[in-house]
Amino acid sequence: MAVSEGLAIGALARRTGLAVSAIRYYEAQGLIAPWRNAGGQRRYQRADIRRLSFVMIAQQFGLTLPEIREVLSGLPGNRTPTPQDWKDISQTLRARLDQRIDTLMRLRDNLDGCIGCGCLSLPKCALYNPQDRAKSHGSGPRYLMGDTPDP
Amino acid sequence: MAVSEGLAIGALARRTGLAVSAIRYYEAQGLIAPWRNAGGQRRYQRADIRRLSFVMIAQQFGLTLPEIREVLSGLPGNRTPTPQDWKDISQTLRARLDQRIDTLMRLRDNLDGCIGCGCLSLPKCALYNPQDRAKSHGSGPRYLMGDTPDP
DNA sequence: GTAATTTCTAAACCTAACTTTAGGTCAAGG
DNA sequence: CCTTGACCTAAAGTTAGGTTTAGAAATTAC
Repeated sequence: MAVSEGLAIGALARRTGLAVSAIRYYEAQGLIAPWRNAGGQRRYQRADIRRLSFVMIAQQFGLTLPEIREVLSGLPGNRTPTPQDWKDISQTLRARLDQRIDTLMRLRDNLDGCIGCGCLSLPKCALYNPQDRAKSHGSGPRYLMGDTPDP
Repeated sequence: MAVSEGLAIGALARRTGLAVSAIRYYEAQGLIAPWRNAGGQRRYQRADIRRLSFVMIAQQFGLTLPEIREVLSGLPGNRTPTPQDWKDISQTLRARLDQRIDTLMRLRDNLDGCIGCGCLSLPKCALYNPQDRAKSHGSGPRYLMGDTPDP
């Protein structure tokens, strides 16, 4: 019943809704860094609940784990992040989200006219601008609309 | 040089920008159904260019291949689809897209307040409504926010 | 008619983000 | 003390959406 010995991984899992295996995986990916107790078990700060929550939100926005690690590196390492710290790094998400929404809205505006007309035979169609593709799939096709090596 | 012997797979690949291997893969997934010539090679209709283009657009909207197959099943099987046919099934995409945009905009509107405040400790936070998650990753976590088996 | 392309199939490989499994250790309760 | 449940590591398996490879057969080009 000591007051400050940290959370065990199972407790953190219950608090965040993540699987224990996912939390260990995130550690392997450098997203979270627990310490170990005398017996070698992982122990977490309560601030790590918020950290993992942030990871989950960022994932909803389509960030990859390496990208999230990058964003999280903006947090102060020497102290527990304050609400303002979180607010600051959330600006990065905000910008990405805005861009994604813009892209989707542009796609939507083009959809009706484009599907029905002759331009669907590529590549002049406005839907086929590879520059601002939604990039919603982490993995996927290597050759897609303009990515072909073009010999 | 016959006029109506159909497109070879390489020609279709050049027309659509897809890799030959991707087209074969789509066939395996039931998205396209070529016939075979005397030598056993795949031959495609010119309407299949449009079909594959539709597949590519739908993917940008975040549909999985099974979902796209489902949508395509709304096309007439007995004749070449008309522009109106395409327009009709594009309504399905349109609806999905609208929903996705709504979700993202709601997320955006909640982001600033939510990251900074105390609600990030789940699960009452508005960002954690599993019902209308963006679902932007085809593969990924099986256990995420509300999906836990809850024994 | 022969050489160079294409195409064929089947199976293996790839990435991201995890989960599952196997075999063992730690911690807490009675 | 002993059992039960939580935790440990390492390695293998999973899914989506393809690509790559290998060896053979068909087409096209000259």
